[in-house]
Amino acid sequence: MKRAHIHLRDALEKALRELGIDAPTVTLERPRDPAHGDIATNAALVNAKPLKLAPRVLADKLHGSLALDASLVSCEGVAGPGFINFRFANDYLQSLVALTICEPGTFGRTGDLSGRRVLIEFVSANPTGPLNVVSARAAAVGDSLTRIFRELGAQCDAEFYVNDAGNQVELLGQSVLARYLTLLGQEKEIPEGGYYGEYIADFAKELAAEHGDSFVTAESNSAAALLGRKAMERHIEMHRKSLEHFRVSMSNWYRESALRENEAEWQAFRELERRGTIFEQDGAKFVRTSDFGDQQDWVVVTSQGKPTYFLPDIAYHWDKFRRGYDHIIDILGPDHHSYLTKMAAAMAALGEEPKRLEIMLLQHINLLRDGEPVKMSKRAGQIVEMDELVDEVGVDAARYFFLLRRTSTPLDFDIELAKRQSDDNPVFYVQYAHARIASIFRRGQLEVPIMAEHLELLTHEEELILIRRLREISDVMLDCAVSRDPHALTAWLREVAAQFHRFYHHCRVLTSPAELQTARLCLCRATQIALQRGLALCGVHAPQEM
RNA sequence: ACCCCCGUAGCUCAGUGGAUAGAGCACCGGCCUCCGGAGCCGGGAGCAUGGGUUCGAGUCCCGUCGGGGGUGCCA
Repeated sequence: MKRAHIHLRDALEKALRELGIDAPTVTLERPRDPAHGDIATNAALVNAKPLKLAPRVLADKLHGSLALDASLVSCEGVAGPGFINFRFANDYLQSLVALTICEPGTFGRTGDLSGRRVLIEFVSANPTGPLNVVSARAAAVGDSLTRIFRELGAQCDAEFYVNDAGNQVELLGQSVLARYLTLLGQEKEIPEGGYYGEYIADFAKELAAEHGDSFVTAESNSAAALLGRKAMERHIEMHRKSLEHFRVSMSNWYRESALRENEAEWQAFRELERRGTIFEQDGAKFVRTSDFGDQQDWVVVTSQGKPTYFLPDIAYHWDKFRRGYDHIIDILGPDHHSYLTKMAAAMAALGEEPKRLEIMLLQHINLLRDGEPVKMSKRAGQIVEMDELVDEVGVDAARYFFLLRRTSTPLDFDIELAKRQSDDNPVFYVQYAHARIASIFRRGQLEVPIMAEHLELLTHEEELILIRRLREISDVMLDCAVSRDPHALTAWLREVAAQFHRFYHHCRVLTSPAELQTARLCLCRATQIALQRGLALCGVHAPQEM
């Protein structure tokens, strides 16, 4: 898909070598202004100094000595301080349409990240209640990133870390037990730090209906432990269903309880101890993270001899390192901001390369209704559930909206806008373009083209601009992968849709002469494939009609 | 006090160290004998601030001001 770039880079390197540069580095960039062509290079500016030439002079020399294949790119000349500009040949652009419709599966594929192993952990909500809208944003971003990495050829796993061990199981159990006993006429308080959500009471009602008073007679602590595990499994199942409905599929559900069964947290502790990074103070065991770049040291074992949450987390991340991933990405909420230096320091203390761990802080979301802040929850305003939002606006709009902003920016999510069936709704604007193409085929009672014919007739400016847009998907995907942020994809989709509408307005399809009609139908088909691909990476459907 | 994120058009936001900083919304004006007007065409203004790095800074570094978030022997 990128042969014009490869050809051009080879030609520039060859020309520079002939001028006496031993190891030329050539960077190709896309000019901001389309009038400057499709590709620009600053090769003359960068290499002018060692050759003791003025940049413009070197640019002219290069310009004169380049051997370019005119069916791919041509040189537009030297501009500005010494940029050399190039333009794609129409032949090349037309060949991209042919490739797209003949082999749709290859569209946008470059294999840029093939062989790379990536792990993305996201959502990882505590199984003590339903998923909220913050998890929903994480789910949308994490899943789209996973899809993008895979599309680029990386082997990418999506992982949910289930905190199904430790203190909270017990607290959850006691909360359920309290609700349950209250239902059966015994006064019982929810413990300090327990869970008050209505879903706890719902669960208690089900227990009472199903099992009567059989948990009343049991010894209180063991009943709480049992109910805690039951409630937790129920929440994990709810999370799984919510995510599945949201079109998110995890490669692994990694359970903390499994980790603890192997005593992995103690293995990690002994390794830290062996490396001399553990010290004791006031009866508690600290890891000396301050030796590895953190601001402070952290407790890993309390004076009661129990591990803090940090120790199993260390063990978990250590396990990720030992599973051999090149990039270990955590998507966390903004409140986990101390986690990066902390965990990176812990990994360094274990002798791992901390740079392999990347922690992305996903900013929070503000729900709005026609511009006014809302609390959506039916449950006393405590939490805003993911399922409520998705039920109201639909999976397509929810997923797309979550990708509209950079992850480092808080997101205003306007529920009414997401539901609106009009062109100011960005997801509708893009889906409409796809449906409109489908309707052209329906209206003309035409088969969707699978063969490229008469593409040399695609010479209208709007046609060529559209093809240029489609071509950009490879660059956009790589940009998303490198920045660990899929938001550029939605911008690209909007551009493709907008350019398709311009093409549609200026270039008649069905009423054109037969050969031109065939060519334009091919372009419509290529656009349709591009929109499908881009929307699929967002986890959004491409409808045939709306 | 310290740490992190963010200050770009009226609003919401894009902008891999490159050329005249871009979109969407909102606002105003055009376009339906025409494949879906859920569309198209046209119209304005802006990099918080002071230094530094260099051929070149919205972008990188330091400071200041302003907004947000974080800093448990909780998870």
